Amino acid sequence: MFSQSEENYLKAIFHLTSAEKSGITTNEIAEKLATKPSSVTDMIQKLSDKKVVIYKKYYGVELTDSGRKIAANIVRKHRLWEVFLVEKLHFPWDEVHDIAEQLEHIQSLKLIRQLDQFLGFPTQDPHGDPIPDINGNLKSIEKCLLSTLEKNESGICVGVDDSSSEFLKFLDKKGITLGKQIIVLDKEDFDDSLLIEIENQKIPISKKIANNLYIQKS
Amino acid sequence: MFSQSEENYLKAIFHLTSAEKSGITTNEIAEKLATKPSSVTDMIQKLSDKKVVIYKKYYGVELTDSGRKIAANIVRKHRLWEVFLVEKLHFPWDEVHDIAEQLEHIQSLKLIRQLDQFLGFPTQDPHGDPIPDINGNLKSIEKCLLSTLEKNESGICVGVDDSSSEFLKFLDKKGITLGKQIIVLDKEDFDDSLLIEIENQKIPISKKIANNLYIQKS
DNA sequence: CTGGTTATTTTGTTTAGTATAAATATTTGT
DNA sequence: ACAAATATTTATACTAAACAAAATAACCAG
Repeated sequence: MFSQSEENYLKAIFHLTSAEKSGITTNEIAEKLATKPSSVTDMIQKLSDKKVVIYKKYYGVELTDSGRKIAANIVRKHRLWEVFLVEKLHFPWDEVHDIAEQLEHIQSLKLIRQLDQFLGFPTQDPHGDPIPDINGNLKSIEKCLLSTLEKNESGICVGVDDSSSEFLKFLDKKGITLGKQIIVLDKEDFDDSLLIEIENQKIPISKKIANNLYIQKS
Repeated sequence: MFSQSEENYLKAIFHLTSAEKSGITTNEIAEKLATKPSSVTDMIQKLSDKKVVIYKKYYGVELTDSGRKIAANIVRKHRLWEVFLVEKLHFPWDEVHDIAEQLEHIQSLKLIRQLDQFLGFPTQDPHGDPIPDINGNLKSIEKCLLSTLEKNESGICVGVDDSSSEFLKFLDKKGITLGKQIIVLDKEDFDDSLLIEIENQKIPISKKIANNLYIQKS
């Protein structure tokens, strides 16, 4: 069994791990969890004792198979609860993160199995992030940042990178929601800003926004 | 804000408080929470500092208005989650307690408001216990133990006293569920056992069982 | 390859939360 | 009023988590 804090460290390492990178550094974790490097080393050693991470001093840390499975399961719980909150309890998508952050630590295999079924076995959370399956496998869809599209390219809005409340509220205000078709009408070389069309509305998009919105090209 | 442990103490005092009794003793709490009296005194003093209980040394403790409200809210959360687990996730009624014990500590007013609405504002949990309203008020229905019924009296099964898994499984096996009509066909003076009829089935009931099943007379 | 810089780990403390045994004090029942 | 039951105090212990400062290792520029 793992404490909430241990679970949070596992989750942080999981999120910092991408296809290419394997050794996650102490400082990266410290920054992600808003804590100090010395605290991270402490916890990493504890997790290493518990065989959920492989730790090479000064070189970084990575999840073991069992650690990855545990971490993926926490992410799975988080995202399933987010779906529940949005689809069943009608929460706006910018309010669900903090509550899911608590709910993800509830211990009960059966609970998540039943919840998954109740929700109709969703594959993505309300922000477009993939939900790991029961074995911790995660299949992500083909997607790219809006900022990488060229003039006259188009696609479907499938996810967000930054899921801060401010950014999500901004998207709501502009009528940009997942699943909608987007066309890049124009791209400004000077500041990389875009003019897009969505549901017959023309909307100017700054570089910063375009860097946080995922598109599946079509 | 209260720690889970503090919340559990508040809940224990709430449950031990009945209409008549006001001073809950240290030992009662210690037994309920499976801890030692000295630990209870410690915590009681902490809760007293936080103004959620009134504590008179050697005389016992009782909830303040604000303490009662907090405790009732935890019970409210617990019971709403139980309803969710049984009605939406199809858990059997004997499996929900432990999970609700975790879920009751999730902090979010809006979550419970939305959950309540989603469930259709239920007034009772799956064991027939009343769900406190949003202000912490609890209206219990008129009910009595099956063991207090006389021969030829009848009523509707409305709740259980003991909600251990074993007892609930026993009721399932006998087909005794909340809402069903029960008639006392015979009462044995010798051992206080009963013969009841439920849905045209005659079932013998021991004193112990009859002491744990609530009936609303009709 | 060397010295300085940066990143990381170690060490020693700190804090919060919870719990306990043993000693002491209070209340209760007779 | 006294013994028995109950409750509190005191002094301690343990766990989990975090951090600052000091020590150490790795990296990099010249």
